[in-house]
Amino acid sequence: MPEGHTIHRLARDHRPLLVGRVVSLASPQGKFADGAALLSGRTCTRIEPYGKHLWYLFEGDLSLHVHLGLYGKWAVGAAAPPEVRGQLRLRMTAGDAWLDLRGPTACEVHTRADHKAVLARLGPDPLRRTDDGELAWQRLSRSRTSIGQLLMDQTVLAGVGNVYRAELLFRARLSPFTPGRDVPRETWDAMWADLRALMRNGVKTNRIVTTGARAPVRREDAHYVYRRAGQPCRLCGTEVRTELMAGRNLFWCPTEQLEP
DNA sequence: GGCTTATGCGCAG
DNA sequence: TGCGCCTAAGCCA
Repeated sequence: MPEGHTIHRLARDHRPLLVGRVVSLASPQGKFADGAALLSGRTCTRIEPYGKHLWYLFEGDLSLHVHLGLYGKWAVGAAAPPEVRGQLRLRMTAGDAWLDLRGPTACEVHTRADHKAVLARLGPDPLRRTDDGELAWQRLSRSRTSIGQLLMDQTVLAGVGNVYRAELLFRARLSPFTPGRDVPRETWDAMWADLRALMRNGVKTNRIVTTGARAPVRREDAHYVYRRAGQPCRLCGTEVRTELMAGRNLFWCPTEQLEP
C-alpha cells in the first residue's frame, strides 16, 4: 500500500540489508539492464525516503531512484533467492539478502542533480522530523483548489495518498470541497499534527489505521470513510458518500464534514 | 479459475 | 479528462 508510510517503512527495512555493503544488481526483465550494470558492484551508502520516493545512494554520487506507483512491490528474503519468474524489474543481492522489485512506476539511475531536482518539487513530508507544515500552509492558504485535491498534490505535501486524504479530512471534520484558502489556520495546524501521528503509526504498524481500533484490527474497522461508500458513518450513521475528485475516488461523510 | 479493483502518476489531446 | 502502465489481493463461481 504505497503511500508515504510504506516508503519510509521500506527504507527502514532495507537499510540493514544494504547500507555499507557491496550490492549486485540485475534486471531479469531487461527494462533496467543498463542501470543495473552501472550500479552493480558499488557499495550502498544510504537509503533516503521522501514522500512516495525512495533513493538508494551508492558510492560515486549515483543513486537508484524508485517510485512504486500503484502496483510496485518489493519482496525481500535471505539465503537463496527464488527462481526468477514473471516480470522482474530488478533484483539486488548483498550478503545473504535478496530484494526483488516488480511493477514500479520508476526505477532509474539518478545523478545527484537528478535527485535534487525531484526533491525541489516536493512539498514537506510529514514523516521527516525537520519538515514542518508551514510550506504547505503557504501554498494551500492561497489556493482556490479544494483541500481534497491539494492534499494529494505532492508539490504541496509529500507522501499523502488517497487513504490518508480521506481519513485526515474526516478526522478534521472538514469537507473535501473546502477551498484551500478557506481552511482556518488552526484547522491546518491540527491536521498537520494529526497527519504526522497517523503516518508515524503507519510506519510502525505497516498499515493505515485511523479509527483508533485496537490490535488486532480487522480490515473493516481500520478506516472511517475510505472505501466505505454506502455504509453508515461510524459517528452519525449517515451513508458515507463517494465521488471522483480529480480522477480518484473520494470518500466522505456529508453530515460530519462541513465547510467552515 | 476469472473478473474487478486499487494506496500513483505521467502523458496525450 | 482519460488512458496506460503492470501487479496482486479480494471477490465470485
